[in-house]
Amino acid sequence: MRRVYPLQAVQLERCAACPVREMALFGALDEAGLARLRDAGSEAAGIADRRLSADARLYALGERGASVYTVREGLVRLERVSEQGRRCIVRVVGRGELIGAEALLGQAYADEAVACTPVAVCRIPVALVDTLRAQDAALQLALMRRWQQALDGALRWRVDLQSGPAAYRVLRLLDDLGRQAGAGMPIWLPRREEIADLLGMALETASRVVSRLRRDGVLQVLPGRRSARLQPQALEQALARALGTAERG
Amino acid sequence: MRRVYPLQAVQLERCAACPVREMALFGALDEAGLARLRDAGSEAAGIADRRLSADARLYALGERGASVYTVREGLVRLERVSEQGRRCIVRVVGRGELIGAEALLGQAYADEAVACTPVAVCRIPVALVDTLRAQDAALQLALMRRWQQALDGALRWRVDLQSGPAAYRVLRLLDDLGRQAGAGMPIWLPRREEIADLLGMALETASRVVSRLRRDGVLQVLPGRRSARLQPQALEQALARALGTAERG
DNA sequence: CGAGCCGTTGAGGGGATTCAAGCTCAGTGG
DNA sequence: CCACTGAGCTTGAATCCCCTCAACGGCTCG
Repeated sequence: MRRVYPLQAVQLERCAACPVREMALFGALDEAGLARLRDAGSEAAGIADRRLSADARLYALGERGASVYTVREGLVRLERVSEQGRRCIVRVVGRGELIGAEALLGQAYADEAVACTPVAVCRIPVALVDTLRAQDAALQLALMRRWQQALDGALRWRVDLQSGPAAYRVLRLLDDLGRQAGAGMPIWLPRREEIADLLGMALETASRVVSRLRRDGVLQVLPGRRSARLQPQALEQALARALGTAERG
Repeated sequence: MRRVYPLQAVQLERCAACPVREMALFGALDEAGLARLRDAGSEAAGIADRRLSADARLYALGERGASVYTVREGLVRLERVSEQGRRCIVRVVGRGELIGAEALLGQAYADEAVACTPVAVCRIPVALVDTLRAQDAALQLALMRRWQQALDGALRWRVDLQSGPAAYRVLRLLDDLGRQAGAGMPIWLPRREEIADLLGMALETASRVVSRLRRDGVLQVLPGRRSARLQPQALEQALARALGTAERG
């Protein structure tokens, strides 16, 4: 029969055994750090698993949250609305990434976080991070690293996915999604409207491009339409072609 | 006759009197913090003013620098090159902003920093920031705030300036530059090629749009071609017009 | 005064958007 | 079990905005 632990000890045990601990925020904590996590007492109980189904919202733009989140499983997209009223998906984050960090500064969330696929996140109270941050330099460093990672990711995304011909951009997106999913694994296939908001193009354009890629064997839509299988070499060829025509200019 | 201070004391005096101290990184330091800045000793001497003329490079992409920079005067642009080989200006930063923060993590600079106008920056050694960071929670917080500011700025830039009709984007850019310069002040007027790289359009398109704005009285190019005067109400009208046509869709 | 950079303007073509039907498919209720 | 329904997807046709190519003009500087 299993021994019954107090709530925070159970959570500590879970954190120590977390499959994404290496990549996640508290991965920076060594044994001593984890001990401090335990000593943080009742606050540690604030760490919670949370599961979302696809299209469910994790937090809303403007919401004054008291938590940050580490993605444990699945993909989460961050959306904003431009001044012209157009929806933009500014990032898609996966396993191990930290979102909602603006809450650490007492700021409202700067964008809308929505699950792309079924998602599991780890909800971490700001107060807990603050406590540990004061004591643990490694956590401090890890936080800075996350922030830089987010900034760099956002800029790379913008530079590579927001310019060039439509076909090229879609291919780059698929390539990214493929890398995120792991070689050979089915990828998350966004709705056409989502692709459009991701890449800054019209819904119909996204549809045309995807249809053509399917005909060319780059892509194979799986039942349910929300996932697909990629043909790596066909994708690479198509990318080279698209880049070739783009480079002419 | 002025008294002669040891080098670091001179710098400390300068920092305490810095006109951008409130906005800049060390603005977070209180008197005790500034005292610690002095105690950091010889390292404090590492803080240095640096002046650049327009188009001079502050640091290069891939360079392993040991400093971060606070912009004291002028505008600095951060450039990257997309996979297709196209140059992209990902941010334009002004007075009080911190750049090159990736150096704090031991990483190479992630982009190219180039002066848009004559520029004055404050060069701060990473070692100094590390030392003070360990002792001063306020500085720590200020750093996090900078990072978040950079992330948010980059995303807002992308969302508002990278989509919509060309005319609309140029107007938004001018509006931004006008705000940065202050009402009534002449703005930095980028070269046409720079506008193109900033907004993701062709050089000729940028030229056409600017020419038309000049004819419409939104913009008045000043001698030297590198600065201009804005007509706020004409700009606002033009923005409303452009947004009106954009909203149809 | 010629060279060269930068900006302007025109003509032509092409890729993307828009508008407008159909179509597919999963889920629902009879 | 199956028609029904509606959301999402596809496709066509027309249009338009922007890109490309190209030539020219103005200004600065050697």
